[in-house]
Formats: sequence, C-alpha cells, structure tokens
Amino acid sequence: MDLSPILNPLNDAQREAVTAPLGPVLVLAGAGSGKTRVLTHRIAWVIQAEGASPHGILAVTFTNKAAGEMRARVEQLLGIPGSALWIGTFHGIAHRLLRMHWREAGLVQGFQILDSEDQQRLIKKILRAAELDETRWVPRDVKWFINSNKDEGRRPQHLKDGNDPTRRQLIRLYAAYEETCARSGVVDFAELLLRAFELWRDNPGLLAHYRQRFRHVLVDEFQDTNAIQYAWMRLLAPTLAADAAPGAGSHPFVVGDDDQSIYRFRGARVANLQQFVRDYPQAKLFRLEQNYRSTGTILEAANGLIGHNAGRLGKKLWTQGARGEPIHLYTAFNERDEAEFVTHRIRERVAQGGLRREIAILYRSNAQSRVFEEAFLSARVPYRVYGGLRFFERAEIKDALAYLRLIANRNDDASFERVVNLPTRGLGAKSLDVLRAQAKGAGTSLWDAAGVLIGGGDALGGRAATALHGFMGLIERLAGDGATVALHEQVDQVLKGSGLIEHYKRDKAERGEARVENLDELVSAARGFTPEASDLAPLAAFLAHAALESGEGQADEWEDCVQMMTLHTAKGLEFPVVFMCGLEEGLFPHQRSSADLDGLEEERRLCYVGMTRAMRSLYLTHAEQRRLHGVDSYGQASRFVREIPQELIEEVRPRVQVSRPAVVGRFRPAEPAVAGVRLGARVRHGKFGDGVILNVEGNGAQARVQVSFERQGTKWLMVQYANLKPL
DNA sequence: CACCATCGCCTTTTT
DNA sequence: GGCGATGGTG
Repeated sequence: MDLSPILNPLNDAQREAVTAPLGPVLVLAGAGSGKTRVLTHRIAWVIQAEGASPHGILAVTFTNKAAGEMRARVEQLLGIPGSALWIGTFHGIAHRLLRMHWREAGLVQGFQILDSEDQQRLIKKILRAAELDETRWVPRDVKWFINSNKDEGRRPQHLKDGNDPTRRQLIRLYAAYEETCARSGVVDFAELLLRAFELWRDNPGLLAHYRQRFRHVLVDEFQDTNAIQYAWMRLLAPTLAADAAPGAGSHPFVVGDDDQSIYRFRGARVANLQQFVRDYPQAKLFRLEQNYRSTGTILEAANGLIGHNAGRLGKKLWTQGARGEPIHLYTAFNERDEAEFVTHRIRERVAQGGLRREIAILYRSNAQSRVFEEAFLSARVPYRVYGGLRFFERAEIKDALAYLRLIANRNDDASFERVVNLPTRGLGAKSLDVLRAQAKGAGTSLWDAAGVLIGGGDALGGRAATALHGFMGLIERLAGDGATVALHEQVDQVLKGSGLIEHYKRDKAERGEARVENLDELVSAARGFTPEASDLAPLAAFLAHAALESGEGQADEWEDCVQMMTLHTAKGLEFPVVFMCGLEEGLFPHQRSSADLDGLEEERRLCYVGMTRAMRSLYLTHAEQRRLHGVDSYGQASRFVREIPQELIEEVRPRVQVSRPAVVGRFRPAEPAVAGVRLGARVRHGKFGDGVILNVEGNGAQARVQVSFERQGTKWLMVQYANLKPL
C-alpha cells in the first residue's frame, strides 16, 4: 500500500507522532504546528498501515466545526465516506450513545436536550416554586453550581453541605432540578456527558463491547477536557498491564497545548495533560514546535509573553520563515480614535490590493465590537461579526421549537410554560399557578395536570379552562396532522396553526418582520434536514439537531469582509493581519479575571492565542480613555504589552507626538475634581492607606475615583468625602 | 391581562 | 449603552 500521501506532507516531528507504535500517545502541539494534520493523518495511518477498521475509530472534538473539518480531511485523505468513522463532539457522541442505550441510561426514549437558556429558565421556575428570593439565589449562580458539579461527576447525593446553609440549599436545588428534568424527560448539556459516563461505568457488558470496538480513541484540544470527559475516555481506554499483549486494548491518542487552555471558566482542566502521563506511564510524548503560520518576530513576541506564566509544560515555537515586520503598537486617545486608526490601516491595505477577509479584529469582550462597527459603517468597510445569537437560539425560533417539543413530548414542562400563553390566549399567571400547584401535588407534568383540571372540578375559572382546553386540543391536533406529512410541512403547520406567525406579524416595525423571516427560515431548515441513520422519529432528530448545533449563520460568508470576533472565538483560526484591540488593564486582562493568579495566567494564554493567530502583521492597540457601559474610564496599557520583548515592538505614533484631538462633541475629557487626583497618581487615604488611582468618573461634586489600595484592595470613593492626599 | 416605563446589570463560550 | 426583568397603569 502506498503510504506516501499520508507521510510526505509531514515534517519529522509530525511523522514520528503519526507513526508512533500503538499505545497511548500525547502530542503537545503548539499553535500553528499542524495539530489537525497530525490527528487526521494518524487516523489514516492506523487504517492503512496498522490495518485498523474505520469502524473502530472514535475521534472527539469540542466543536461541530472542528469535527466537520476533521471528517472532511479524513475523507479526502482516505477516499472513504467519513460516516464510517465516529467523528464528533463530546456532546454529539454522548447523545448518540444515549439514544442507542436510553433504557440502560435510565432515560425516556424521547428525551429532549435542554440548551443553556432552557436550563436557566427551568432553574428559575424551580426557585420560584420554592419561593426563594432570586436576588439571594441568582439563577445563573445556581446553574453554575449544578453544571460545575456535573462537570466533575458529582450527583447531589455525593455532595456534603459541611453545615453551610447556603450550600445545603444549593444541593437541595440541584436535587430538585434533577427531579424536574427526569419528570420532564429532558437532559442538559452537562447531563449528556455525565450520563454517557455513568452508562459505561454501570454497564460492564456495554463497556466491554465499546472497548472491543473502539481500538483507537483520538481527542483534539485535550487541554480543554473537563473531569468527566477525561474520566469517560479513561473508561474506554484503561491503562494496560505492562505484560498485556501488544496491540491489545484501546489506544488513546490525544493532542493538546497547555498554553492554549482558555476555558477554565467552563470546567476545563489543563492538568489533564499531566494526568494523562501519570495515568499512562507507558505513554509516548511528542512535541510539535515548528510553526508554519507566523513570522519569527510574532513568535518571539508570543514566546516572550507566555514565558511569564509559571508551571508550563514548556515549549518554544520556532519557524524557518522570515523575521517579518515588527509588532505595531498604537496608543489611542479613546476608543473611537482606536477604531479610526484600525479603519485607516485597513483602507490602506485594501488600497494596496489586500483582501479584507485576511484581516481580523480581535477583542476581549463582545461589547467592544460596537465602536468598530460604527467606524466601519461610516467608512463603508464591509465587516462581519462572529458570535452573538445563533439561529436556533433566537427567541422566535425557540418559541416554535417549544411547540414542536411539546408535540414530541407532552411532559416537557419548560416548553409547555413557554408557549401555553403564546400567543396570548387568556391563560395568565393566576391560572398557571393553579396548574403548577396541581402538578406539584400530584407529582405529574403540567400537561397531565391540565388534563385533570379540565376533566373535572372548578379549580380553574370557566374562561381559563376553556382556553386551556383549546390549547391542549391545538397541540393534539398539530401532533395528529403532523404525523402523516413531511417534517417541513409539519413545522409549517405548527407555525400557522399555533398563531405564532400571526403573533409576530402584529409586532410592528422591522423586528417583527425579521422574526417572521426567521420562522420561514426554520421551515427551510426543516426541509433541508437529513437525519442521520437512526431509529429516531424525524421530528425528534430535528429537535436534537437544533439543540446540539445551534447553527452558525452562514450569510455573506463569501463576501470579502473584515472579520471581527472575540479572542476566544478566534482560537483555531489564522489571519494574515490581526488587530488586537483594547489592551488595557481591567479590560484585558479583564478585571474579573485578574484577581487570582490562575485567572491572570489564563488571560495571558488568551493573549498568546490572539497573537499566534497572526501570520504576517500584528497590531496591538489600547486607548487612554474608554467609554464602556456608558461611563468613561481611564486605563493603563495592559501588562501584556510590557511583557512582550520591547525590541520587537514599534510604536506607530510615539507618545511624545500624541496630539489630543480638539474637544469634539460629547467627547470631553473629564476634569479632575481635585488637584492631584488624576489617573495613575499615588494617593493616601485616612483609613485605607496608600493606593493608586485607576479610574475617574463624573465631575465636580459627583466625581468618584477608583483607587487600588495596597492593603484594602480596590474601592470606589467619592472625591468630595474621601479627602485623598496626593503623594 | 397587556402594555409601557423604569431599574439594574454587565467576561469569555460550546455543547 | 442596551437588554431583560419587574412593576405600575390602562
């Protein structure tokens, strides 16, 4: 067999990793070092050189996009349909397993998937039912508590309250939430993973089957795995005894980069990289450090920055390519000046024949995009913003899906509540209270409770009972009609029959129009939907698809646009020209991340990820004054700028030449209210001691300053009363 | 019960 | 500044 198509495109380090003998393998792959290539070629290698069956390959990624790319590249390399292999996201594969083995997993057959927003709504409902104060028990925090415990594999019964009443309450809420989910037949994202893990753990026969089948387990972005994902992989690929027969067992092949771990906040454990080596003592370790993307200067700058992190596995990117241009640094007067600078540079590049799609604007938080959008609009620079609400997450789409979900599963309480009075049909909060009480008392779903209330008794007013009856009749009718027609016709019938279309048409102005268009689009999505081969009804398959693939809008993808996105979104991508904007203390590193060292190091990795997206040109910008959330603040340049070797940086506009623009319109720099109280000044406070002024807000008697005290932390003070003494 | 005004909040994100 | 949630009014 000719293996040259697999091996020829690889460098030495890549080839060694791809052709490693069967057994556990860890590849530390730096940014731009050909990580995806190594994964896909490894798959091709074990099939063609080791004689593995495509059937025996399980390849796991984090995003649908990454999974799609991997599948396409394997198909291209091997010339076999990618459907022969199990390639997918952790969640997608967990879902697939649970659908096949729903009984063993303790689920109902038609279980539905709850997305993050659904989950939060459900939690809110539980809080309300428990009559808890939502300011004390913040739904988002409760959600975080539940999810982070699930991510670590902990069920409510595993948790100890440690005599802490707050914790005790959270555990109770977690348990109540689980009960509600079970009764409604819904499963959230974290639950998919945990259930899949428990499925294997508690069914040895099943596990043995999958161990036998999947001899090769490949994991991408391994630094992003959480505890349960790791434990799941460990089940499938247990450590073999030293004297195990060669080729026995399942072989984990994982690829990751500790320097690109940026998802700690959602449960990712970089430590899994080290854990892997401990758990598989015989693991072969490979390092990919040759970079094929960026200039020498960019790599040197990125290496210099990331060197400030402690406890790295250690890795130094290098390139055979040119040194390239220096890193450009621009100090803007304010955020509008920053956007204008970027706009100018873009226009220059485009005038010289550059493509807009080769340029990316990267920022820390989504709110920063607005200023750039305004600047681009007035300069007529086409752009595209990535992120934000996706198709299946839009309110009107979720309304329609709720109808469909109710048709698929009457016990889905969350969906029931969402649409029982949408469009309004005279079922207000009062009636719903009665309904909820009935459901709670009888331990049934809202749907069943509604049936009881209509059937007899006078708990509900006549009008409400009629409305409820009408609603239930509507759902039954839609379910009956839909059973015989194609999926997209069923969706269409639901939209019209439910009155949703009418409802949104009444919504005046463009908003309503856009929503109706989106609903039409949903019909098209249903028309174009081809379910994977499974025993699932088309409607159920479509609903699962909607939850697992929230649907990246692909409009205008091919137009030549400047690309705008957060640093997180940019991971895995590359652009010839990158502008990293808003490099200011408090914004990047973000205030809320810089409190502890771990958070700060993650911010630094995020900066590293951003810098290593750039192929040829890298611009760093920051503003001395920034208006965010409606208030002006003054920031110092990010420490990350200082952490880059300074000889690699060229200031676009030397600071001495900074000419502040004349006071234009509403952009009037705030005057310090008290002499000596200005940005960066050291001051002394009677009670709090010495500190540095980080921020100034407001004027005159209203003026407030944010001071970072050496002892007392950061505080906001009224200048009028604080009696600060300049030092 | 529906609509509108006011208040308050505000990282990052995939599934 | 912009969105969502809440509360008062029609």
